[in-house]
Amino acid sequence: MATARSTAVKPPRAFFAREARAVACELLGLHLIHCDRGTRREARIVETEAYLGPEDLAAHSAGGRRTTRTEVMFGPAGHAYVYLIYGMWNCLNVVTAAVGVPHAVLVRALEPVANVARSTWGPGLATRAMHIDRGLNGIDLRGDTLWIERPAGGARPVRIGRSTRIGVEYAGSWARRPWRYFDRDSPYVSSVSEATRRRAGIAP
DNA sequence: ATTTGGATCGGT
DNA sequence: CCGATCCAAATT
Repeated sequence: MATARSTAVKPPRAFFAREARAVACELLGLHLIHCDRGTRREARIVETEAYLGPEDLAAHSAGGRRTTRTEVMFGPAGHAYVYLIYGMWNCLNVVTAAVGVPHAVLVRALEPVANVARSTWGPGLATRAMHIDRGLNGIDLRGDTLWIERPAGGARPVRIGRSTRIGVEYAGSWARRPWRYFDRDSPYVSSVSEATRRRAGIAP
């Protein structure tokens, strides 16, 4: 009998039920798949950011703010938190940590694998390319509509780069935490303007 | 009931 | 830097 090639596997719930920075690092290189009315869209995660409410003032759950929008962040890990930003962009997060601990990981950039029309340059375009919107808020990422898996054959090793998070200057000292993680070798990592880069203190 | 401003993006 | 575009949250 031929040796079985390793097949794709969905990480167990315990993978997600950890502190957000650990999950943010280890999501790099895993694949995101969306079965959208018969079309299977697949992309590799190459950039993430960790949000650690309630302490983290950059998180929507800062101060334990529990609202209609943030409710899913307080729920079980491995579910999707999708919200609309600036009236036109959807952002996808992976809920992490224990129930009641509102951590999440923002998926900031993806590398197309299958049925993804174009390169993606940031969290808003990533969801657009994957046809992900608020209708998927709260969905289980271990289900069969939108999920995360370790690709067949295993994810190749990732050289992880890190920087401060983008667009959270309002968060004071929390904005300086280096909780943005990316694949140093991927050309799909979101480009950041010089001005933003300087504001966020990101090395060129 | 009304106001505010945002975990973005692309064009100037 | 600026405008697009709209909703949830905060404020009155």
